[in-house]
Amino acid sequence: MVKCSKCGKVESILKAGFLRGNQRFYCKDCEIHFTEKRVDELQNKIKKKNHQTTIIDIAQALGLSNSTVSRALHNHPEVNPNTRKAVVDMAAELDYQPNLLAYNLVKSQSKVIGTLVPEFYHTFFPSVIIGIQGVLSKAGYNQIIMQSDESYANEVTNTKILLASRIDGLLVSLTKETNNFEHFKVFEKKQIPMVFFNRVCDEINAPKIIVDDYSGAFQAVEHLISNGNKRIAHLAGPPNLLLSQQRLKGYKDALKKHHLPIESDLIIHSDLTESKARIYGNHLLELPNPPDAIFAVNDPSAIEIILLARSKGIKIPEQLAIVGFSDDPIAAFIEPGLTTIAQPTQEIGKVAAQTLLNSINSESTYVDSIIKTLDVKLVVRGSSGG
Amino acid sequence: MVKCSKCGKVESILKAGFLRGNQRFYCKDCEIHFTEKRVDELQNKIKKKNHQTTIIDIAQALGLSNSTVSRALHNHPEVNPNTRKAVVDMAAELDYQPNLLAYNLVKSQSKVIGTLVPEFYHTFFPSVIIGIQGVLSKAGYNQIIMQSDESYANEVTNTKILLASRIDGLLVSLTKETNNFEHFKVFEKKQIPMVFFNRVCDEINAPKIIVDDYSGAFQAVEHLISNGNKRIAHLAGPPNLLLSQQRLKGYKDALKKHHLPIESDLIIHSDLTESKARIYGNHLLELPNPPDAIFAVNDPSAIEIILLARSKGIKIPEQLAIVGFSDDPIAAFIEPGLTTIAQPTQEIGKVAAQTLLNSINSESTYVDSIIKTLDVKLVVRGSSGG
DNA sequence: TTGTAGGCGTTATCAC
DNA sequence: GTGATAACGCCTACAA
Repeated sequence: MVKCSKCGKVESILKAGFLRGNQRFYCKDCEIHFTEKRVDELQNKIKKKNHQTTIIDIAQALGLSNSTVSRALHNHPEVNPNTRKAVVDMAAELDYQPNLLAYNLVKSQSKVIGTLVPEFYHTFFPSVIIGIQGVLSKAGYNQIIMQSDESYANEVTNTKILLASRIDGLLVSLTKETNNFEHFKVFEKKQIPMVFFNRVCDEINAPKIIVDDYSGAFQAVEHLISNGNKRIAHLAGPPNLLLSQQRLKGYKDALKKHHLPIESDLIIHSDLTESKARIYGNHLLELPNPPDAIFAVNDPSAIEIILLARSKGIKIPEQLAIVGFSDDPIAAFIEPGLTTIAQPTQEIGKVAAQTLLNSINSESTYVDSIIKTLDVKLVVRGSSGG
Repeated sequence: MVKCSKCGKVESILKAGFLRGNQRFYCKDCEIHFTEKRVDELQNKIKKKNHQTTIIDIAQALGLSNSTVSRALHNHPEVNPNTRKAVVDMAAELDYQPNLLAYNLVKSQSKVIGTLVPEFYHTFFPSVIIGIQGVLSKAGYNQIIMQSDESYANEVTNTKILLASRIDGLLVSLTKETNNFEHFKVFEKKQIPMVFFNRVCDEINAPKIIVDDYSGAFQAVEHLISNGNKRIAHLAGPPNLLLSQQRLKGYKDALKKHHLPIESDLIIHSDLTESKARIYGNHLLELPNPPDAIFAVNDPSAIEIILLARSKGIKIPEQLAIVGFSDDPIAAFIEPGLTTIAQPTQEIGKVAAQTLLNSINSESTYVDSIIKTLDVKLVVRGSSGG
């Protein structure tokens, strides 16, 4: 029934596969390929307003097969240079952009890694993300960034979305209220590599990137002690975070080393936010026998305490010395400057990303739950008496 | 398809409810019940080590067709409640997560929007992104965030990646060196909605979200004038950015209104970075007849000038008044506090995202190149004399 | 060197 | 209500 588009013969026609739903034919006599265009198909194409040009469009335009076009586009060795040139030119002419969705479906990968952070408000996580981005984009990966707004429920939801997006790997820093880790177990089961950073946990078997919280806290407190402070309070973080635990431990050990008593009244667990820091800071300062120094779990809290003390007319550092943790940009600008522990934020991102890429590219299923600890540094400013 | 487990016949089989999520069958001839346990399913799963469970796994486990499973999972009305329950249960048991890659391929959408920003270093863009994220995630969209590091070449590359990722829409803030806009024309051609924000251009026909740069600058300069300053310099932004142009215009018009001369020596184009601000700021302060006030194009630059003046022993605001633009968090903490123009950063993100979603969901191809201008507010602090 | 055909995981359109 | 089967755009043995 089908006639050759050139000679018009019916008997010399062979079927030759499909091209975009159209039957493709080959005329033995004329030695040409052609497709029988279903009318509705054509209309379809016109109807679809934003038609993205595909490999098949290029193939049709050139009378080639889609496989050849695919090969040409991927610098496959065994393809005629002329063919390749024709394909590449036509691709450019038609504004062809490969459809990563389809590509990734076939490859069952996405070249996307998910980054899940608790918040975006302070400068810390954006900075880490810069580090991540640098490493990732160099390796041809994209990043889907999600923030949980410090809510466990959001974290679980985000985790589901990331899973559905078929990310190739996951970088996580936990919410401060995360105590259940089932939503990460799924990644373990599906063998999707994860790396935890900053806010990590013991429950999941994955590499963890942290800074030396213990040492930082120890240095901070020892610095206060060497400046003559004797009643040093600690505004601690949420107890479930390893980071809080380590900083608390460093605090206690520094006191012990210098034979200062550990008073439970002077240790108070906050939640990393400014508002809580204000409340608990106030509590500490209103104590009958108030501390002469406060080591705060992070800079935003420390800064809040500076403001609080200032409003109460308490002199810093004479009446109250303050040390924070993280070297927030504001620490350098507030008056007096905030003594703090500097951590390599971008470096954390870089190391985390690199570690993740390594385990994505490694053949072995074995995950070693190694903990990489980056160094921190005491930065002395006015708030601790210099 | 299902054979009796005893006689092996196919034609005598009836379905007989569900047992522990498995389809139960009844053989009319043998008069026995049985459930189909899938052997090949198990083998299949073992073969691929990190096999993600698919709709077909569920279908096989239950002796259903993939279409039915698909329908059950999507709350399609015409599906037996029992079937649905069985499917949902089995999905949970097998840790099924839909493959968005495949879903999107068939839907030819990605539910991902791309956000392209010049930098991540200052607090501005992260803050905008928080706003974007809120709106987007509420609408079921993900965000791929890319930063160009102020490089035109990176911007072009990122644009290609985003295109290949088949994003449903694009949010852009231009690099300060972007003067050619061909890479955005492709989006126009492919009818992928775009919205520009903050750093926008005239060349592309798309909605633009900006703040009232003109008014902000005008207010800033008028404020300085009302405080008695007479020689007000302007550390301007890169001339190609609309933002710079508008702020410059506001500056000039305020001077004109108050009959102050516009001196070209006092207008100097910088590039928004701290390092250039330091160089050009120094130039201004070393002028034979130096300015008594500086209006800087952004806060980081203004802050740099405060530091510079401080190091030179110049008194702020007595000898030099300074006003910035953007109300960076540091502005409130530096001594003296920086008078600046507050802009609603998160709001910019929200409006941009909402505008983009609107044009994604609108049927019409017509893009109106509307400019939405958000209000700014003068925040007076010590650096301008209060 | 190029083409064929099957598959990646979904949804949609038919049938039954 | 449910089941085949054809898309979606691409890759890749295996053929030719």
